[in-house]
Amino acid sequence: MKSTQVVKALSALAQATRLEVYRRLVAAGPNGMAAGQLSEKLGVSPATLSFHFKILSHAGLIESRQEGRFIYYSANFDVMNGMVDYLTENCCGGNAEQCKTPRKNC
Amino acid sequence: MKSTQVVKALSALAQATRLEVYRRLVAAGPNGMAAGQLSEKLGVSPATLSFHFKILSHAGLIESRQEGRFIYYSANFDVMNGMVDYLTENCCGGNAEQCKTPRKNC
DNA sequence: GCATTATTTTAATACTTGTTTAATAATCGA
DNA sequence: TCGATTATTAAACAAGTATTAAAATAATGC
Repeated sequence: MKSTQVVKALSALAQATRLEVYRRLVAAGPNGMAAGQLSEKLGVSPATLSFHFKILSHAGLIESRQEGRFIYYSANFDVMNGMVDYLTENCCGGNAEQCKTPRKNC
Repeated sequence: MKSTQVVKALSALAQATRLEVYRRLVAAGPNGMAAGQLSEKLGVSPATLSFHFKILSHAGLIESRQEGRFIYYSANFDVMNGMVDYLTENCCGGNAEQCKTPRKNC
């Protein structure tokens, strides 16, 4: 995974509303949730939420599909997993297993 | 871990220079690196780097210690681990183990 | 104490981001 | 096809962010 994509994914999640959106979609599972449903749950206006959906989509963190009038959004784990791998890569010069524990033991 | 702290940590890492700084410190291990050493390696001015160090420190992602005239910075894994846990919490309604694989299987 | 080295702080500036309101697009059911 | 529903887009604006250069602080060694 490229640095620029990691930054994009991190930026996408580095905002209270979007972090909450992402977590709700993670919890919702593969079927995801309709945009309006989430808008109501979070008390965020549809326009604002749409803006945030776009950023999360663009970062590859979520996907969407149309179903009648509704648009369902769902979490895509690939980018998140890649992001975490990127962050812990080359930990302590390459001993990745030690990174799981606090820094002191690294 | 609180949402606000997670957002802070994500924002801190969501910037090309800081992401690179963090990764270098992760790779450097517990001893870390002196500020000036990193400044030179990355070709980033000391003042700019100091600004970024402050943000990473404030997010709890790095620590510093003085050694003579030098200030050494090192990665602290606790916040990063907490951040990852927070992101994957309640995955697919609570089956955390399935979240390790791509969303399709979740 | 004074010059040197290492780093941080301050102030200024250009750039990016999040929200709101209003307008547009697509779908459905009577 | 009309009207209602669901969602996105566009424009405008306030707030936050990254960088630079210059000045300030902190620690060392002569």
